[in-house]
Amino acid sequence: MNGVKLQTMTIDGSSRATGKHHGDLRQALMEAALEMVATGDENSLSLREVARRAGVSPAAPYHHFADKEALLAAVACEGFERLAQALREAGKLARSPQTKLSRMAAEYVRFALAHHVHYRIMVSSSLGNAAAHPALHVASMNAFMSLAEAVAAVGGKIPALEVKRRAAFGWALAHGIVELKLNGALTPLTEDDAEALAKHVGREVMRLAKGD
Amino acid sequence: MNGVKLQTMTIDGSSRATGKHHGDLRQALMEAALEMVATGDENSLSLREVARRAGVSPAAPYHHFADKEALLAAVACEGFERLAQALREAGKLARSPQTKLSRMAAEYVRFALAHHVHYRIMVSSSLGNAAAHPALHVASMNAFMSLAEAVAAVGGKIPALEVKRRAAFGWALAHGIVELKLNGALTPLTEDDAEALAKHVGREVMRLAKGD
DNA sequence: TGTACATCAGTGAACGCGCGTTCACTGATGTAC
DNA sequence: TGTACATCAGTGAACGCGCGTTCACTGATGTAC
Repeated sequence: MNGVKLQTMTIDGSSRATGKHHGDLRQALMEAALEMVATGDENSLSLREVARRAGVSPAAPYHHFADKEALLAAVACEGFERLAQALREAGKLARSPQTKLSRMAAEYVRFALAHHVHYRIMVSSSLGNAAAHPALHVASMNAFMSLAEAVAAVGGKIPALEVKRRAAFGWALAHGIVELKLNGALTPLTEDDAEALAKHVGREVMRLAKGD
Repeated sequence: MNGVKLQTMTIDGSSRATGKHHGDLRQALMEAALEMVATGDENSLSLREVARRAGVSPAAPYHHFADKEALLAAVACEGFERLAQALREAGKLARSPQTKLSRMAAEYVRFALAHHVHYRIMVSSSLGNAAAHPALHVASMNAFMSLAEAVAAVGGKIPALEVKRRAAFGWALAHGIVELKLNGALTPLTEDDAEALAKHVGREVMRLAKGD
């Protein structure tokens, strides 16, 4: 009768929907993909496998995602939202801008290592290709901006461009540590575990932001 | 007649060989792979394509490499040797440990960006898996060690473990910047071109090594 | 120098694989009358 | 309330693809006598 359709049962159990057999298959596909990504099937995230897990035919996803890349972009987008949330959470109660930034940077490393398959999808999906996946671009920018704000609060009176540069370098340091750790390159070099690494990155990013 | 076989014609045109139809196909395969990697075919480096380029059947490479991974490891190994060479070259004439380190770090970034397909193969091949490909492990360690030495020269009197840690973090910063740049993530953030980025990384790695 | 032989780097055809994507279809749904 | 209809999210079969790898083979090579 009204604009609201039936079916679906999204996460919260409320009944909004597009109205079809499965009931929000899109959501189900996302959840299947996120589950695969969480259980660490590395590079085996194929459209067919996602469909399989969601219990539908290989063609079904094409009613919800233009192609595989679109699904991946959605997964990446979700990842950036969770990351931004985690960073906000981590910085919330800090008593000084310094501790806030270093906690956020440390949290970045923790998050990336804990959800490394998801993380790899996030950073490998054409981040620069803003036009192709606007939502993804927005989500990643949001995450970056929360870091940049924390950098600005530490950096004192410096031009906006310098803030961005320092934030970018802080990001790069955290990202680099994560990549090397995930590749196993760090293992022969330091006995640092993930947590020690995270804390250390926190410290260094903070120093980097201070500019001296 | 003598010990020297025929055929082959390696790069320099000299006639050494193993003595078979092709004459050092292994070398030819490596060259084909390196050429592909240089012309930037990204992820299309398949065994079949390498064989095609070398003008042999798909099965031929198996007489020289156990499997695809072995070829990739050899390519990565060659990459690390070139990188180490480039770093040595870059640091050679520096008048101070500081400039030496920052030039090396900058060169790392230049090298990685200039040979990004090769670079990606280098860092993605199971670096931590020392046992699987000893030669690769040695080559990558050599490259790292030349960086670590430069860090030690800058760091003053600090324990070896701390040297390694700082070197690892310097490496991570350079690597992180490279990865973000290659993913296009840096483009919306700074207008730095490759050279500016390299120089900046040089400075920051040097600061990182000084520890203050 | 000539012949018999073992070696082994090549060939080419085939294997099975899983993939992304397309296609004509079907049947449940919600809507208009 | 009941019927006719358009919609469209699903199906399942098929497409072509390129891949890594295996296999029996063949023919040039270098060596032993």
